[in-house]
Amino acid sequence: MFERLNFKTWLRELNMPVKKMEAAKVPEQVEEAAETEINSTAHAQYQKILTDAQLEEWIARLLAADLVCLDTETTGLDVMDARLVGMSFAITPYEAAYLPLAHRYPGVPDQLDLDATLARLRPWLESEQHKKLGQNLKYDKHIFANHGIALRGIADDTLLESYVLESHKSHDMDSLALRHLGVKTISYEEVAGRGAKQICFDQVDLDIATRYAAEDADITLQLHQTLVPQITGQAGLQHVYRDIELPAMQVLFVMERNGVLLDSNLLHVQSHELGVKLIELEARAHEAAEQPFNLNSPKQIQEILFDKLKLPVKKKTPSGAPSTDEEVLQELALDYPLPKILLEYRGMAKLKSTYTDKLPKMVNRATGRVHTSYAQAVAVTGRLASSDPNLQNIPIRSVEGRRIREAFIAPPGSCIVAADYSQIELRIMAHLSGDAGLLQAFANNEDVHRATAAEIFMTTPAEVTTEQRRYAKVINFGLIYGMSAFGLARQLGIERGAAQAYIARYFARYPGVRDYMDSTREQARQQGYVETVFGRRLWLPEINSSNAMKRQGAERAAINAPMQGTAADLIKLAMIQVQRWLETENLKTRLIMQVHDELVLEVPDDELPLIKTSLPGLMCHVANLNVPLLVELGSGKNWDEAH
DNA sequence: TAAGTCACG
DNA sequence: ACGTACGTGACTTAT
Repeated sequence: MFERLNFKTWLRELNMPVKKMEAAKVPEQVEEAAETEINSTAHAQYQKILTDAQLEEWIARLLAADLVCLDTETTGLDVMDARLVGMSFAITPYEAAYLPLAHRYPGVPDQLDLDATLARLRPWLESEQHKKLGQNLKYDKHIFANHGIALRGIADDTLLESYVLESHKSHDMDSLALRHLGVKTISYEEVAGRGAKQICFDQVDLDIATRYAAEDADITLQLHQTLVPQITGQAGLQHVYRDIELPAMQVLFVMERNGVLLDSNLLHVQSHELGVKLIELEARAHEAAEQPFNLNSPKQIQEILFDKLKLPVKKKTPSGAPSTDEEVLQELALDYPLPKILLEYRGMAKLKSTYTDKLPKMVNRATGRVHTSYAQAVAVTGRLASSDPNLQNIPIRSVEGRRIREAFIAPPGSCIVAADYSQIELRIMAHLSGDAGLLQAFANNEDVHRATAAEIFMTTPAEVTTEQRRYAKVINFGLIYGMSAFGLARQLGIERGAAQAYIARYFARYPGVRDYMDSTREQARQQGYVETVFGRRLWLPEINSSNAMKRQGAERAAINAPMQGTAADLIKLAMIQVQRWLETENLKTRLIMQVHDELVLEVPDDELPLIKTSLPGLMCHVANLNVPLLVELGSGKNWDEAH
């Protein structure tokens, strides 16, 4: 019997704040689900494992099963610290069991002993042969690692299945269950509460916990049975799922676990220096404004600049207020003193609050290192996303910001190696478009921006001026982003007509690129998605929208996605091969960070020569494109020196 | 919780 | 006529 839920109740729940996790829900799902009949798992058979006899019976089933869905319940979301509270299993749909191990509340029934039970389950958990399925098993693998168990035999993951099929949609289990099964699952908030009143899962009543946890395993199994045939039927998706995403997950686990060493003292010193300068700048700003105000408040800055001082409004924010962003302040700084002070203040405040103050607080007490979290199913293009802390946006473009990188260090006897793909997206554009001129430039290992400038300005590479090269570089980047003449004009600070002329000249010289852009847009319109070289798909629901702005946005995304996405595929393949190589060669070198086109490693001094000679070749040869790939490698005592 | 801003590729 | 380069995460203020 299926339970029909009140739709408004359910809507309210969707609007509840989702704890920041992989795959937040988007409002879009609301409408989609409105047409779906909403069911629940109220009829399913969920068992609680409390006795040795019940455990032995389940272990026998686990050992006999071809595939087991596994899920853990824990004390928290910090993967390096969270401890196991219980785990659930499912082998057949509508049947699942919850094994509570560490619930603690007054009157809690006797549970099986945590350590003894883990010891009993260890052979199965660590067996490569016994296949496991789950939703985001990278998380569960961390939890088991915290208890000294190496979870092996990960065969499938519904998070990655959903991501490969529909990267643009949400992948949290509640959304997946609703979208694919028409089932309204019990949310974590329903079980543990929300906000300040949220309780730890070990406080949750055993019956409620069983209902929730067993359902997770059951639903994940059902999702897998629905999703995996949709992947298996399509060679490209199958390749991306089996040969890229699943193995990449294992590498990400290792990298998150490795963490990176920080020189916290150096950051503290920098924080102090920044703090002193910020106080000076604040005083100068108040003086220039002839009144005190909060320099961190765009609203107050806006009032000072545009109401009180009557400076000209250069542009508006999306909500219609006068913008005070960097571009505006730069322009105003040419004529007035205060904007320049604000710019300096903003730059330093950003460095202090986001980096020098925050990073030392993120050092894990147990390991002494910083462990980021890599989200594998967030970026629609196939890229990773790093958070808590984000190690993919550590400053590098400004000299002051670069100093932050001096705090990313190697321990004594080791060094930091950074290996980055040179011009990766432009090389992919050359490959995808097959444009003869662009391919030629890369085949000859030319400076591609210089070569482009020579073509556009009809001169020889040797005679290209610095300014011409800068223009060409902006144009090349613009092409990757699906730019318009307006965008290019703004970026270069020139007339729109002039920008249009440059674009025309570019396409005249690189006709293959123009044809590729046209056919990509057309392909997106026809089939609703575009693909990377390796068959990853990006869907573009708004490509045929009647809203011109939405449609054009989708067109730009369609142009960009194959290039950004192929680059993401390539570096994931590189990570997989590098990690495999490190393991087979028994090296102590560790992968510690990925920044989209760059891998960062911690390398013992005695392995440095080998890494320097082998790593670039390994990374270059992960795929055979029509352009050569080039990897630039640097090393040093810290991340800054390694560039 | 949203808006504005800014760090990265 | 309208807004305008792709993809992310985090901090701060203000509602």
